Amino acid sequence: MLRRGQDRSPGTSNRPDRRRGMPCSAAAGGFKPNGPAAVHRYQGGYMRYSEMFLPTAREVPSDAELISHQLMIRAGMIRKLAGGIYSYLPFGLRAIRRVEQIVREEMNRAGAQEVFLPMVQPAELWQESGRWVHYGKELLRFRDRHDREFCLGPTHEEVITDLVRNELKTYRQLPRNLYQIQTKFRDEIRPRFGVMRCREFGMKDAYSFDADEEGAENSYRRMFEAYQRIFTRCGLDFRPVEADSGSIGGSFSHEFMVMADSGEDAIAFCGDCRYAANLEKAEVARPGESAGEGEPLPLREVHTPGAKTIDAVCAFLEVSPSAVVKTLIFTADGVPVAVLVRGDHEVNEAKVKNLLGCDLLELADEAVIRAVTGSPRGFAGAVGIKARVVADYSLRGAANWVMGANREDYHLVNVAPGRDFTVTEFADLRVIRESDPCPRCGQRIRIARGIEVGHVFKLGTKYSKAMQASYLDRNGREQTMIMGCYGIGIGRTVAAAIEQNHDADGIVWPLPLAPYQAIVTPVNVNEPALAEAAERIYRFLEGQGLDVILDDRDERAGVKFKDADLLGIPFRITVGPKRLAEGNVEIKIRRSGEVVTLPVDEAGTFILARVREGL
RNA sequence: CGGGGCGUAGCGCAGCCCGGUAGCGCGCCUGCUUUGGGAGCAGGAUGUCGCAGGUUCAAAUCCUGCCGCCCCGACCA
Repeated sequence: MLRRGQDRSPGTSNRPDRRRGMPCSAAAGGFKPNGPAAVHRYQGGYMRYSEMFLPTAREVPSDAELISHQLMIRAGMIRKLAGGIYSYLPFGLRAIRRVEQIVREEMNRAGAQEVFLPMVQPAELWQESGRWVHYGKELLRFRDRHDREFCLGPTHEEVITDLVRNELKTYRQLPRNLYQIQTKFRDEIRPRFGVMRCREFGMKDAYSFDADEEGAENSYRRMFEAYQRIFTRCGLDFRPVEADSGSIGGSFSHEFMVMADSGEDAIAFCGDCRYAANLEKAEVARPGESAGEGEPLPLREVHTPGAKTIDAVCAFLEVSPSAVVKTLIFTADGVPVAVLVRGDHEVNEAKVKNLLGCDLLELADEAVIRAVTGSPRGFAGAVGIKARVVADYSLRGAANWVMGANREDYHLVNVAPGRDFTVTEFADLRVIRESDPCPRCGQRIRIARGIEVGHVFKLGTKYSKAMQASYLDRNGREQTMIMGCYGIGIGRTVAAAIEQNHDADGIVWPLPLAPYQAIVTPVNVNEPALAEAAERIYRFLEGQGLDVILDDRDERAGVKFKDADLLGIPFRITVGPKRLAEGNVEIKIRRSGEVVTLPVDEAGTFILARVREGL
């Protein structure tokens, strides 16, 4: 029940009454947050620390693994509501808004137009694209009161394609690029790392529609360039890497990776040239060297009791893993296939999948292994196997390999491909390794870890075909639109920025992402002179359009300093008795730790100039 | 879904083996002293011990089931 007398809309409360310990001196300068003097997207709002909802914590909940996750909790940015579902508190939301704003500006600049699509989507659309069946359990499905099926959108290809096919009819209306910043829901099997990998998350997704291949490539390139600008503006150390584009082929998929040891993805890159790809995609240069060289010797079967692993076989026969052939049995859409790589290499399933052109590739179970090899797991080999055999390039031309004998507790030695068994096809099927030669320039490949913050992908006609998004070309003939999709994980970008920008004391925001650019810290609010000087500087900066906090809390200086460091605010203006007696204040730069002493009246302009040059 | 671990005050944890009065640090409240890097002293509040059964005179503790959370493996911004 609403009691009228107490009804109070936000913003009408009597703010000055609620200030404690801060004398209300005349404001220096005008108060025009969004005026022409603004150097930054002013977010406004409560900025007196004593009134803010900014719960910082000295201790971290034990379930936070990543540093960024810990710091986001400690700095009062997020709180967990349920597994993989987080609330953003004001400080965290400000960081999110910074990224969103940069993304918006660059998307708009690249010619994309913002839309806002429903998060709740009808099953029919997904049935049309075929993903109602194929998307799997990550798609959260439910029924409404009329028993109609819906899902929470994990992505919006269906919705956007539906929208576009209804509205765009002719080549004259193409190309178009539409984007939105929306909350997505993916019912992840295992959410983890806080906001880095959660179920509900904010994402910018853009979709381009073109009339022809050339146009689609152009759209792709524009997005690629926009992404470079976005992550550069965010102040991140990132790298675009080639990603596996599945059936579409070509290099029309790039992931934007923020370099971080804590990243979930490994990427291969060349120290010399620009080549960079994720591990799944990274091509392995055709090899020259191989183990097992020399004249083919007679094939021989040896007893290797219990040697079910490469290591065990090597130890038993006293050979190196590179002299052994690893035979893995997969089922490709239900059909068994033997995949051969060297014992010291790893099979790259994505490459196998692309080679075979199958939808589902799985390691075979014990029953299938027995059926095609006639032996239990651990002794598979290609000689006499009842399955198609594909092999990595590294096995070609070389002889005298060690290989499973398809017989329990036995291996073959001196195996020669071609003589002893037939390889259906040689291909690049292994995972690239550190120090492998770069497929482009031949220099050494290095491996590093990264966080995927963005992905650009040429979709082709996958959705437009399934959902009949077509247009009439200039000859009046019906054509299928060519699509691209382009995502950026907003929350993840913030987390990645923290992952890359922190120290023992807390976050060290890159200026463009900082929720506030400056914090004014009077060392003791009970001393009117300090409080007054602080207030003056605070008002000046706010009036100039900066987002700035006045730490007017009646706390000890140490507490305020620790909080300011934890929050990672780029500039701290310390107003203390000793310096103020000389008419000065101190400015501490969070990133460098550098301290500058300046007259009170110059502090504001100093900060302003530094913020200007840093944005 | 398989393997491992954890649920005790807002947060971090002890207590559980060997059943009997629920405890420590931080935070919070009051007072005094302090006031440039998470202050000191004194006093104080806070718990359906994850939930539901069971065993027992008695369960945080032993048993069973369930739920939640975290970590390791197959998916992805």
